[in-house]
Amino acid sequence: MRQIFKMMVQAKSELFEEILIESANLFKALSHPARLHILKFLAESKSCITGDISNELPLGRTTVNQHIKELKEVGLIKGETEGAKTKYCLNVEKIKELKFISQDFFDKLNTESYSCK
Amino acid sequence: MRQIFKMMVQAKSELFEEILIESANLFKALSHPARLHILKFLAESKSCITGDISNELPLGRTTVNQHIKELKEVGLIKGETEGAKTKYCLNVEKIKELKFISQDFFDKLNTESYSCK
DNA sequence: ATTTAATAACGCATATATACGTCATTTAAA
DNA sequence: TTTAAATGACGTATATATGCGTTATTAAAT
Repeated sequence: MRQIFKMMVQAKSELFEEILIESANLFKALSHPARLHILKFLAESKSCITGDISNELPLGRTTVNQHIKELKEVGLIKGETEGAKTKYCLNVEKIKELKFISQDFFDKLNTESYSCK
Repeated sequence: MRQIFKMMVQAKSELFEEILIESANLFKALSHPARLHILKFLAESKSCITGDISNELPLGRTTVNQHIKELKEVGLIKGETEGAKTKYCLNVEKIKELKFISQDFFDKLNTESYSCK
């Protein structure tokens, strides 16, 4: 009789401004060192990487694949199947969008004229 | 006899480069729209805010305090007790550090010479 | 001194993240 | 064509995050 009010206890994230939700999602993709490592590794390679990236990280293969999947879902990397192997790439467009969105947020965090007495 | 190998299943984060761990921690603080909203609100106020910030967000007071606590723990904001109320401020130094670290990471994500064939 | 208002501290329920093992699938190699 | 290697899909255990109610705690107001 009164437990209907207990429905949807969580998932209030969508009550915020769209841009904040999108920004938070991008930052979330960057919130684990493994994912930063993967992005950095792909960037330093300067090209697509075929084969098992998990050798590069101190984590098991399936765990690394899990992180790769998250990066793919948020769009920061692409993964193309090439025969038995998979070719991983940075999604240059999305990386640029990430930089733009994050720069935009940091601009709003302007502390030049901030006075804290 | 063999479950000792099941100890420490998690918490492998500290196996990564220190800078990646620190960066990931900062990004994690930005991984929820409520925390972005709080930071933005404090920045736009251009000064310290005394009183209940939760009016500003579509979340309950205790939940907002939880997010504030996280921002405080990572150092991005400061909270000084002023009598019964609390004065909240951006930690300008830490904000600058965040900008620097994130800029540093994005620089490493240079896609200018990235070739994906 | 007692009440009241503002916060912090604590605890709880649910949701999501982390880490990895196992199995299925897909394709190159033998 | 069978085998082996690479990878994705799925399941599971644990940890952490999210959201909020309830209970201290603290200091201002009466």
